[in-house]
Amino acid sequence: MSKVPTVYDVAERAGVSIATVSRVLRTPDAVRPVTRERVLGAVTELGYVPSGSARGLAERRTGVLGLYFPGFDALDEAAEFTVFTDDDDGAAGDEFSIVHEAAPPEDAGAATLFLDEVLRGAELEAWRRGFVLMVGVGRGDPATSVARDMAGRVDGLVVLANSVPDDVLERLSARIPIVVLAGPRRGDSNDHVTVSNAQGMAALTRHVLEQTGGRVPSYLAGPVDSPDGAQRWQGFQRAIAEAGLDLADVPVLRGDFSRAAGRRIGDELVRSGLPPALMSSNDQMALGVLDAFAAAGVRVPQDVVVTGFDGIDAAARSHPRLTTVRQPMTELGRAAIEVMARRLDEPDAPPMSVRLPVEVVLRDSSVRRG
Amino acid sequence: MSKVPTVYDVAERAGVSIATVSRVLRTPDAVRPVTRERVLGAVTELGYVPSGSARGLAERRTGVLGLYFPGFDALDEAAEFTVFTDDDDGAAGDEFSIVHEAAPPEDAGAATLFLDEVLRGAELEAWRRGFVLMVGVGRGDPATSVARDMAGRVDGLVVLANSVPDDVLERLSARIPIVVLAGPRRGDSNDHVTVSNAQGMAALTRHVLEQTGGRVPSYLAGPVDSPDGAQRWQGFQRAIAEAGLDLADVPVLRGDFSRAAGRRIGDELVRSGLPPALMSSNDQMALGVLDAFAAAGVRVPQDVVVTGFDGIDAAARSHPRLTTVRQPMTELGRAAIEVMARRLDEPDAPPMSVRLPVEVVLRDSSVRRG
DNA sequence: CAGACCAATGTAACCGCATTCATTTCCGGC
DNA sequence: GCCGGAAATGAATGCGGTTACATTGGTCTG
Repeated sequence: MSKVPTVYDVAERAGVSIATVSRVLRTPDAVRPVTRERVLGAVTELGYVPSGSARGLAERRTGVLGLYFPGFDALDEAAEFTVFTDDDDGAAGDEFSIVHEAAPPEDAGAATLFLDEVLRGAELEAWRRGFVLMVGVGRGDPATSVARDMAGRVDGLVVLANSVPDDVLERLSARIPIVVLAGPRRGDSNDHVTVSNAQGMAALTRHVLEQTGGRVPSYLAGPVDSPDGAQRWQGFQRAIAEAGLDLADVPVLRGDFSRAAGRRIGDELVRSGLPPALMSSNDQMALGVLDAFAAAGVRVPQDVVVTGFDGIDAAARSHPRLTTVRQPMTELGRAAIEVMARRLDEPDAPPMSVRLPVEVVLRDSSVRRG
Repeated sequence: MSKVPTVYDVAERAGVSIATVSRVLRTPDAVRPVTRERVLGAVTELGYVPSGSARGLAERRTGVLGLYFPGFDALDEAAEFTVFTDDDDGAAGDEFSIVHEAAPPEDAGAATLFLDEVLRGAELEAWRRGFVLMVGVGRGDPATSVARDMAGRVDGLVVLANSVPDDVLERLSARIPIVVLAGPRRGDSNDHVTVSNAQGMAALTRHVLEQTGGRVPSYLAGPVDSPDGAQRWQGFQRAIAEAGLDLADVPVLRGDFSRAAGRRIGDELVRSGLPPALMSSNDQMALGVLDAFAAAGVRVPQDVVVTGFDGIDAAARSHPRLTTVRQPMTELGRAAIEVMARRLDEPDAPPMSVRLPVEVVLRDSSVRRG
């Protein structure tokens, strides 16, 4: 590691100029096979790896795309561990601990899982297109600084809706293209990737009405400030209206998207009386409702139809299995990168949007048989 | 987006030299408050964001750490979608589809989830230390090229064991520090982060022997070439020997770490006769075994004790809930970054290793009550 | 065989920032 | 009001590549 080799070293060793070395690496056909081999030999011998910084500076592009997410839930302090060198074998200290785990853990990280999938889709697509992905996660206020930090290093930035203040976003988009993920289409000039929240919820609502003979379902809404929640509510609204029902007859409950909230509301419903169907605006709450119903001996879907929204993994494994609308999470990430790629190709094209289709997944919690 | 502002633009606008601009951004205290304000004003007005490439080149460090994983399972071709501009509202095309999902999906991506968690830990720690994280995923042969590609852009690279051929690794480590994750300690000069596989399995084995009154358990091994598998086997071996039992008496079965394999082996055991306990070298297989046992009406843990290893989420939700050894996945990522940070601080320190403790999680599948 | 062209290679000018070293400004003490 | 030293600022250089342009050496053509 004494000295990292540069083009100059390679050039000297191969007896050519640095321009030729550069050509061998970037446009191999432009150089005579003999010379090419000679240069490649020198590259191998020296273990030369081109500096991304220098290349990025010269080319005026980095080949890196950024993905910026709002924070994971802040984790606790780092567990301490001991570092040891390879002589010592580090035998000291606890190697394990034993825990009796009585109750199943509350499942917490739905949002996290969502992001993991998006990330995976983005990574895949980025790779296919020859980009590298840089991930940034915001934490509280310095979010802004992280985003700016990334902005200087990437050719384009994919931002999850609401993870960056609008004004910051605007400034960044003056420097590099921005693709906004999963947010509502705004009047801004950024590109957007969204999902068919409203359409999916409308389709699901029609299905539910069919199952309950057109009786008015209850609706379990999320936080008022959730754009996704708002779109889903719109879809619901539309389907209700189209069915000739009166929206005013719909009991609307409100939760915070958490499983606990669902449980609480489920308990309340058991006490106050069950609707023919309960349509939740996300899976977590629906699962909580199922918890409560199961505990109270309420039969789903016979006594009440229950549906969710999102398509998280746990929904496929609940008892009964939860009917839901699956968001194309991986696809979201992928589409974001694709849109970004187009934007980079054509910087001056008008703002683009992509709306991804959702999948209404009918499962036991909503399907009444024979 | 006509022209991206640079230090020069900022300097001109603020009526100072570029050196001063640079100082304002890097060592604010070195410049008089009045000037500082003037410069910052210009920065804001111009929407200046420093170029990561230029900075990286000048500073000879990028502030980026790389995380290199072996490939996700190759995903299928991209789903197509339509891009529309903001004028048109893209109403055409399917907005959703409806699916009847009869059976619960096979759960596939355990390895993937593992990586997600590691990534999260790494991201967190990287952020705390002021680094940005670049993720790269290898796919098949070009894996090498991705890794090299990253090597030119980062200050240090964390690679998952076996994801990069040894010779490539060696060349890369000549350029930047490498931290090997979750692999066995080799004779190389890289830094390592590992998990107490053997110690965890030994502790778990002692627990099982206790539950079964010292009767010899069966062991369900994984693929022969899995280093983790080997370490776990060693721990098992040791515990058996220490209990005064004869290893030759232990029936050893072999699977491929998949749930299907576990199911197959479970079926076989039902037919051929149950051992007092079955210790699997990973969770997936253990879950498969539970599937088979449940289908056959075998009671766990009364008829047979079953244990896994890894601590995947599904293990906490199985019926009965699976006793296992939890790997500190998030911690692994975090530790890797921490080791990397130390290495960057002290490039010439001797090779470091960290071995993280595991957690033996006792659940219903192994605990026989009064 | 000279002139024209083309392919292969070399030369040198950036790319945008950090930083060293020289220069200027500021301030307190007399 | 002047002087000396510290603080603030500016000029110039290097980081490691890419690439436009110049140069060289051949090959082809008439």
